[in-house]
Amino acid sequence: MPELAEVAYFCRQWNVGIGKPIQSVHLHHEKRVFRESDPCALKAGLTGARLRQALTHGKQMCFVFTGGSLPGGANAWLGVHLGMTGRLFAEPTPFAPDPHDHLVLKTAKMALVFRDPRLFGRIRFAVGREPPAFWRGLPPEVHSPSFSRSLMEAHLRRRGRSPIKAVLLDQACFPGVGNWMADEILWQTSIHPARLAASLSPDEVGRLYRVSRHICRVALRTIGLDFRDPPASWLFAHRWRDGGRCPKSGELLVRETIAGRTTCFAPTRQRAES
DNA sequence: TCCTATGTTGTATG
DNA sequence: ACATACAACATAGG
Repeated sequence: MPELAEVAYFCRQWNVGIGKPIQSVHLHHEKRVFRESDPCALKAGLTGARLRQALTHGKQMCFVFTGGSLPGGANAWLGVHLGMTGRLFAEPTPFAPDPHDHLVLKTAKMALVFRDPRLFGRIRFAVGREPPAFWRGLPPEVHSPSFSRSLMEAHLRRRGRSPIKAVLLDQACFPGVGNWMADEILWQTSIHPARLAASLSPDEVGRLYRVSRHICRVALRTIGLDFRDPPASWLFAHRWRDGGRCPKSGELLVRETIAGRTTCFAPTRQRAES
C-alpha cells in the first residue's frame, strides 16, 4: 500500500524507539530482503546502538543510529523500502515475530517491526560518517521548494514519448507518487492518463505542477499523520473497484491498464485528445 | 481456478 | 547512448 504519505505514516510508527538502545535484532528471509546489504553487519552494527533520526524521502526511508559498537563519530544508516505490501509498526515487548517479520529491533519496552508478506520491500545498511550512496543525490521531493516548474518541464521533455501516467510513476521525476496518487493528480487536472508527456499544453503543465504539489501536501497532512482518509471530494475513495462514479460529474469511472498499471479516470473530464 | 494487487528492476527492443 | 515496454519477483485475498 505505501506511497508518499503512507510511507511517512509508517516511518513515524518507529518514533517511539528514538533515543532507546537496541537490545536485540531479529532477522528473517534475509537473502531476499537484504539482497544488497550484509545482514550480519546490520545485526552487529545496530545491537546496542540508539535510533537518532527517522527520515523519509518519497517512498524511501532512512533510520540513523549512533553508539553501541559503532566507531566513534560514525552513524549506522538503515534504508527501508516497503515495496508493495510492506509496513512498519511498533508493539510492546514481549513480541513474537510473525513469519513475515523480516526485521525486528527490540528496545527494553518496544519491538520495531518491518513486516512484508510479498517480499518486494528491501532493507539496506551502511556504516559511516556521511550518508551512504542509497541516501545521497535523491531527486527533489514534489512538495519541496527545490521541485520547480522548470525541473518538472525537463522531466516531461525527457520522458516526452511516454504516457503521462508513466512519468508520474517514475521515481526519478515524481518521488513518492504511486498508482493512486498518479490517478488522483490526473483526475484533478483533467488530463487523460495515456496522453504523451510532451503533448501537454502550457496550461496543463501549470495545472500538473500545482496540483501534484497540492496533493502531496494534503496527503501528508491526512494519511501521513494518522492514516485518516484524504478529502471526500477526491477520486481516492472511488477508484478501487469497478462501478465507481466520478465525484464531480457523476459519470461512470473507467478502469483500464495504462503504462502497465490499473488506471482509473473519468473519460469525459479527462479526454484523450487535448 | 483465475484474477488482481498503493512497486521496482532486469532485459529486450526501438 | 538513450528511451520505452514488459515480464519477473512472491504472496494473499476475492
